[in-house]
Amino acid sequence: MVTKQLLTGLPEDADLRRADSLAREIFSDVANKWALLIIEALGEGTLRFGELRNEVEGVSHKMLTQNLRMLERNGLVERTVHPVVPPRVEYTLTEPGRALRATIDGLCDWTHRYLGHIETARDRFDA
Amino acid sequence: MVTKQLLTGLPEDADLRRADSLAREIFSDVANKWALLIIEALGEGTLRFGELRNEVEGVSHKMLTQNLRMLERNGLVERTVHPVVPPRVEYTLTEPGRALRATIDGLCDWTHRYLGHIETARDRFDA
DNA sequence: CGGTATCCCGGGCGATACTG
DNA sequence: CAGTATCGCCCGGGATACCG
Repeated sequence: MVTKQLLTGLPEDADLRRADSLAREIFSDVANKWALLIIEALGEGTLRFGELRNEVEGVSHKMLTQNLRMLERNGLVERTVHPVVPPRVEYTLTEPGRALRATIDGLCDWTHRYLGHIETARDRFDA
Repeated sequence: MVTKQLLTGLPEDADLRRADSLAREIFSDVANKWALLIIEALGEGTLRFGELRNEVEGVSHKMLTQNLRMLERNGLVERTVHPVVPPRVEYTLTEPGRALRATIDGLCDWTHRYLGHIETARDRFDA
């Protein structure tokens, strides 16, 4: 107990705790419906804001910008502005973003594979 | 256009749209912070409600029950009640749940691998 | 100990309007 | 076309209290 308290004060532990809280923060950012759908929509290509708005069904203007800023801040998407009128802004995944997309693909595969299981489980539960 | 409208009316298409909306629904259920953390906490083992509460840091009583019900409904966790006093309720992942956990592990790996990238990206962005 | 119900506040999110 | 700002509603979710 006392030992633990002492250890807690050491720099290494402080770093570990900081890394953990950062990991949780990133996890919270990324583990949300819109972020995942946006990343999945971007895929390997490049999309404009409006195109993205069409691809990600049901997303509002606000949520789209908000999540795009967040993804940009975390370095998962790159935002390039073409200085023309009307404005042309394109979004594309960075390397970390593409790596994340690979794991999300796994999630999508899982969803489709177990669609049947889940539907019957629901029917059973709702009865 | 007209053709598309006609096709839209065909049973196959109706099924496809139903499957899609179901997939999106499942995606919304699963792509949320607490659900993912709970599944990750369960891992290969079996945990009681209280243990789960301790494992998943920061989760409230309400969110835990709510998400456990949702996961149970979708057939991802199994809930076994031991008829004793005080009550003993245990949760464990089903096979679909374990499959999902495998993909979440990928997400966790990703988080830790790119922790550094992300931190520097943030610093750059915030400047 | 685990679950359900109730209350209530803060913030998420949609809608709208305005700039460049 | 893309972004920002403002307003307002609704509901997510925390706190609390009470059952089995």
